[in-house]
Amino acid sequence: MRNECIDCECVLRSSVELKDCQIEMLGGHHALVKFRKGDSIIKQGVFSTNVIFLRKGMEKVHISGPSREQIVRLVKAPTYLGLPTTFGDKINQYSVTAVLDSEVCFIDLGVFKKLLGENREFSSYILMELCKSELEAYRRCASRTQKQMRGNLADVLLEFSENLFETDQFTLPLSQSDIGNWVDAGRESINRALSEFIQDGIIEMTGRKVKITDKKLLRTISQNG
Amino acid sequence: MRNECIDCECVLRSSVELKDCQIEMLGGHHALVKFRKGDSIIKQGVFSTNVIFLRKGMEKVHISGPSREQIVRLVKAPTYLGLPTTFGDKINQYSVTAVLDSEVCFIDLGVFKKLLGENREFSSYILMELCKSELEAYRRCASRTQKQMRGNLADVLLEFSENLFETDQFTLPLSQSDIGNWVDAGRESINRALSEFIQDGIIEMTGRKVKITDKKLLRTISQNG
DNA sequence: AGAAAGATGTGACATATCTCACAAAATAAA
DNA sequence: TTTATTTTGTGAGATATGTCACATCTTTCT
Repeated sequence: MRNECIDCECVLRSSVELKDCQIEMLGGHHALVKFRKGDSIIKQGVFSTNVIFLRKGMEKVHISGPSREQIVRLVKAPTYLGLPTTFGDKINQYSVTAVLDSEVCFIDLGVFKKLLGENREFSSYILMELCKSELEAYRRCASRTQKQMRGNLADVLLEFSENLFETDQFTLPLSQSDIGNWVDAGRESINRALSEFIQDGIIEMTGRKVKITDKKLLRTISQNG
Repeated sequence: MRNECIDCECVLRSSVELKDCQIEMLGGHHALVKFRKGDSIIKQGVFSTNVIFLRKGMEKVHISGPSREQIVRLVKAPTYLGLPTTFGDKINQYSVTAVLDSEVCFIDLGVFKKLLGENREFSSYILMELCKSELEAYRRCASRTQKQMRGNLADVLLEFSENLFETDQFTLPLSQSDIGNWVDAGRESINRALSEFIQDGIIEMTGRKVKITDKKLLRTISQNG
């Protein structure tokens, strides 16, 4: 099998120096897999001994709540997925589903841990990522509950345009139901709010294609709540 | 200065083997400080180059949200505090305030990082802690939004009795306002719900002293929402 | 002790969202 | 192409909580 890790633009290469022998090791213990939009990549409750590196695509992270499934996060490549599973009981603690066609690399957990132990730079990178996630979760919690729906929806649109797609024009990778789920609102409320945004000239929409036309106002809505 | 680390029941000793020279190093670069209930231990936005190990006590972790301060977590000793600050820009990313009298150990960040690099067992312990926090944050988010107030309040009471104090009788370390803030509810709602719980024979209260008398029912309320 | 600040009870009312109910579109499957 | 299935668009009514307004109580500070 050819060692794809050598060409991989993964975080390992870009921000962390790996020794050749370490790349070699990865090469021998991974599996590159493609997923289509809508496919489940990680399923909560299932036993797993892999870490997953997302090479291409975008995924929603969701966790089963008391009464329904809850989207807690949207991530885009490149990033690692399922780390919290790694260090616990090897049971996936949440689910990850592709919202865009994706390419993913399954890495053997043992190899991953070995790498962590050998490469200090790498382990501190992972540590940092985990810290960021935790903070992000806290911030999101505070926002979602203190703002009302329009503010949260504005946040989502800004998130898409600034972090996820990095353009003012993009195609929503989530249904209105999913967006509602993500921001703790009903589908209908999201729908109505989107209509308002269009009428107020903040965005234009054709199907799921969105164009942000008044980002300033969108920011205001995001802030005041 | 006497090396208190040698007697410290801290996580370093209990779950991770440290070499004598490493304990020595800690001893030379730390400061033990006592805080009284209500004192601020970590203040969001302030520059800091310390990791904090909580030896005794209980703290609330709060973060400034769009419109007000939001409690995101309650922690008890022994644990580390302020890790997310550690690996970022050295600015505290949230605040920590004592809700009970506490004893805390300020550890020099450099020393802490050195330890992380040298002791694989220790760094994997920290990694694990971070993973747990992240998951906990996700779960909490899902719960808080999907359950209604009574369910969340029940959760808080169970959290106190099962994780934080580990008894069915305890004294609430938070005001009703704080509890409300924590579970995303108004102070008044919490007050009314507590009265209901008392009337339904689920708990008894004298001032802030709580005694859980029907834990089974409390669990039911926690679950159904 | 006395004053000031904060914490707790409780009522009445406003309101942002949820929920239910259907119809029209758009996608996916056959 | 036709048939299912999933999304989206809108209305009307129900409701869980928030908000405001006071009246105790407590605790803290001077």
